Amino acid sequence: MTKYYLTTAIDYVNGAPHIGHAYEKILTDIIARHYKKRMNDVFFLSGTDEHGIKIQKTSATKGISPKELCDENSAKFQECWKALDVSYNKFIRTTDEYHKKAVQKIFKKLVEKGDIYKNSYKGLYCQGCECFLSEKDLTEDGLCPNHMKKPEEVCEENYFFKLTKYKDAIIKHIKENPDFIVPSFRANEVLNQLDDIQDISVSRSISNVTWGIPVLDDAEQVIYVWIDALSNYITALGYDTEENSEEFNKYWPADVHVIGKDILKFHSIYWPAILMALDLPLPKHLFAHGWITIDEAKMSKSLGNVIAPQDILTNFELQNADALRYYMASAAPCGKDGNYSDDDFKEKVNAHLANSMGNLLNRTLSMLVKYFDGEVKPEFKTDAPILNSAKNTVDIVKNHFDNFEIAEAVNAIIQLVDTTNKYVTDNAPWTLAKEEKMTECGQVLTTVLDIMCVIASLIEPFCPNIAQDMAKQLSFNLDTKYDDLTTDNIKIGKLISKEDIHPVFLRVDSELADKSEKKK
RNA sequence: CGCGGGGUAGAGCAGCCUGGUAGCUCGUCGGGCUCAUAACCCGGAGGUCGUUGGUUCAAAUCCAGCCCCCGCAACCA
Repeated sequence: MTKYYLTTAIDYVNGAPHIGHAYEKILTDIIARHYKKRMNDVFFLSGTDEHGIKIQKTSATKGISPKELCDENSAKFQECWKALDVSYNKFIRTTDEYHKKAVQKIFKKLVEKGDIYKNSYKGLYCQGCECFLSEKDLTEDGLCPNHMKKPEEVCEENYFFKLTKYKDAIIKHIKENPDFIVPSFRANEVLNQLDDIQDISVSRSISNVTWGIPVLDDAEQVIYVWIDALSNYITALGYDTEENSEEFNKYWPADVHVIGKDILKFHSIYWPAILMALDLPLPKHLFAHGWITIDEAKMSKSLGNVIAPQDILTNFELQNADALRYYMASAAPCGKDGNYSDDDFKEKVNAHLANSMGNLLNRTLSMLVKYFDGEVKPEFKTDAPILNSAKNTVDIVKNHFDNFEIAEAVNAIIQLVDTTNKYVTDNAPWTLAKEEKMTECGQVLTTVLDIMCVIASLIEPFCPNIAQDMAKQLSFNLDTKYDDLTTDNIKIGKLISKEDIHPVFLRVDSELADKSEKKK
């Protein structure tokens, strides 16, 4: 019995999803679909983070209730993930009743344990921002940089979590588990941040924030984001401080939390500390991905270069998200930033999906029909050396996934495609046919088709629709697990007839690109 | 000395940890092939690997200094 539990970060629903949110969901979905081909039981969690002052403020501006705003925006995220074929098993909202109840119990347990204590917090409060600012945040004149007003010194009673109590244990864990934080170069950053860590405030006074989960037995305080949001990873599985659900026992600890590099600190320091306080095991890996820039510039609301994922699909008139998923997956090496540009998207997707991979299948099937009426004969099966390359590629891809090297994995697949294209040209089955070396010709074609099945299987996590289409034309069962995957996949007999051969991915047309240019 | 990332062919990147003929994708030029989605295959051109110095038989790779770019600290994954 093997299981794999993975999560995305939960997105804050103060706006609509953009390509940065999408990047993370696509990466995680690809990882999930990959492990579904290796494990018996994969559980993939995503969701939305819905409490806090910003939601409260935005909803007030719009004249609707916070819950209405959350419902509206959370729906947008879910619709977007559907359009991108993100196949999560569960979608948690932090406003879900079961989550709120569980969070309250977690909070209470930590209070009883003595890991959460009440203390007064003295700080500089900006009325404009409706939050506390640190000295560092202020301008030289001691003003709030947003509102250019002097913040007032306010004393507030809050609950604090004893983060410092777990500091040494966390440092130890990071040092003893070099693959806990991926990529590893981020581990040093975290260790630096751990140096001057303080206990963290885990509640807010309702005089400042009302949109949050109330602290049990204290009507004056709501639970702040740390315990509310981070706990989603366990509450979604039915975690309860008294009696755990079957799902929780089965899936926890998580195999990986996929997160953005900006929230690594919370996941590598705060979250492990909370788990330690709850006497729960820590997640096996934290995969901190980089950011997607747009035409080399950082995406931001103020720059106005925020791109919605669906806009890319619409602009290029794409039937499904496969091309975008492919592009996103190959956009950046493990953990680094990647860039999106319309030109690059078009270029890469055309070259790899249409010209290399799609065309390879197309040309091979066409020849099989042309020379053999689509029939594979028993004597066409061989043990050509190139079949070993295909088998090796499976191991290479698996290995990359184990290290969360998604772009590297996709490159390995395309490399196999290129090698196979070269194999076709080198062996020139059309020449063999002319020379009436029909068995040899059939052997070359069958070898390629057997490899195409492997390629379809490997590309499926990235491009599920294209892979389905490939598998259909190859009469190959895509559900085959990687451990059961061989290089003898094509069945003997009639495989396909002419009218069933069609391109699995059409080139993104340059005219369409011009169209999208005009839309701007 | 705030923290972090980076400067390698026209563009985008890998290689750096574990020194030893500089590699990939796209583009470009020339050729081949004709099975295929104007696609596929081969070859060429194009780089003093930011800069200065050091260690070494040998440095893109290790060490030190300097220059430049970009993120974070402020909406924002």
